[in-house]
Amino acid sequence: MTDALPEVPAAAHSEAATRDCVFAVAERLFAVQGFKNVSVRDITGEARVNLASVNYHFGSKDALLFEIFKVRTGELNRERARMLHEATERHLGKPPVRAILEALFAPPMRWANPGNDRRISVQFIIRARAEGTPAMREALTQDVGYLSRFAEALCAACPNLARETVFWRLHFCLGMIHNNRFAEFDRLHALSGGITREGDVERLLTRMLDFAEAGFLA
Amino acid sequence: MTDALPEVPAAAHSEAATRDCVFAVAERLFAVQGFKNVSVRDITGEARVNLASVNYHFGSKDALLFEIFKVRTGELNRERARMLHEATERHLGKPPVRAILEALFAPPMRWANPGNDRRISVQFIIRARAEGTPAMREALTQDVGYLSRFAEALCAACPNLARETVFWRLHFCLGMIHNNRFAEFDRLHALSGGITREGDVERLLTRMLDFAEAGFLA
DNA sequence: GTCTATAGATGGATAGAC
DNA sequence: GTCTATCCATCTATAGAC
Repeated sequence: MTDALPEVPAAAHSEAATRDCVFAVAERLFAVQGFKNVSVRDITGEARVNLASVNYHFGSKDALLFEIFKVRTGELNRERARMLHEATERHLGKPPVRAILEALFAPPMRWANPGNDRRISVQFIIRARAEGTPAMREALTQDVGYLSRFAEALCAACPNLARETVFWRLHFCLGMIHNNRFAEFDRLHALSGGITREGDVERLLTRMLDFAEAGFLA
Repeated sequence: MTDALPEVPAAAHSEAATRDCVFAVAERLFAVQGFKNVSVRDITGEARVNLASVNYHFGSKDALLFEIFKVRTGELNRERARMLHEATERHLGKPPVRAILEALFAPPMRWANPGNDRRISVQFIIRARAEGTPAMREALTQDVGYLSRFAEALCAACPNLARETVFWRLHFCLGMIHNNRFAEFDRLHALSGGITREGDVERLLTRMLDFAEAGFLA
């Protein structure tokens, strides 16, 4: 750890590479198949690493899950906070509803762009909200901090609305985001006869903002 | 079945009662804990029936799940179709957006009323969409029929909107409904400092209709 | 139809050699 | 730090007595 070793003989993976590979494969399998439908054997098998790697690097299957969850939600919430901060500065402390909602919607939608590495991370996070472990649920309930900044900004931007109303409308907006799962896109595609394309995420983001902004100003 | 038997000697449950009890307990446990987190032993234990009851009455655990799913989605979609039909007649074949959305939103929200037997059924259905078995997923994807009637009605009510736009906005509305899980209500409650109350479902329904109608007419 | 006992399969975790 | 072999728990499903 502290001393640099000259050469690693003939290991298939370096230590970090193994850990990262397990992390990436686990995220993808969990996102696509669900937590309880993926076994440690599935992960290590697809990652071409040893069965014991998960427990060695992460402690347990649940701890691996929680680690992925912490990393991804941390990245996402920092990006949202940064956008909200920028919008606040740009609008001299009083960002309008649409700018606030954009800070909430844009990060996950941009991640979902086809070709983006993080496309699968959004699916992971959405699924984590619905079927996460008890530890993840607890973290979600407590991590109300970053959301409350959005709630306060929205209250300030809508002084004519009751606070209660603002919170409910924020809840509706979160529902719009959480419904962006692969399976729901597929169903919408079938329903619409193929005219809905989720590949153009910037266009979809605009659609979401149009809808949500109008709902907020109702 | 055909002849009325005079007396059932000393069985703890009649045949139908056992089946119904398993059905009800399974629905509740699945809705609250998730499908993979509930074992046949959990169900039969809580229902105070034999371990073999599930396989005897339903064939398998997955078949039990699918049966609950079929019954509940059937009931829900019939109620929605009936309301859409009534709205169509009431408005002489051209129901406005709000009446169409009410036919979509009201049934699950009314079911969710505290004290209603079906309160738990809504949670079951929402969870089924996210983590259902392959059979349920396939049924969902194919059961696009009842939704297409809503889509057509909305297209007719919004002749100025592109069909594509109508489908996306319908997708957003469905997201609003699917986000009404116990866990999300709890989180919103924590976020708002306790001022949001999901107990008043008629008020919540009005809030959802206000938001979604404005979004549709944007 | 009910119930007990058990088969048969799977999964998480770990010991111990290398 | 890696890998194999294995332990032990859990689960679904079923056979067979009553």
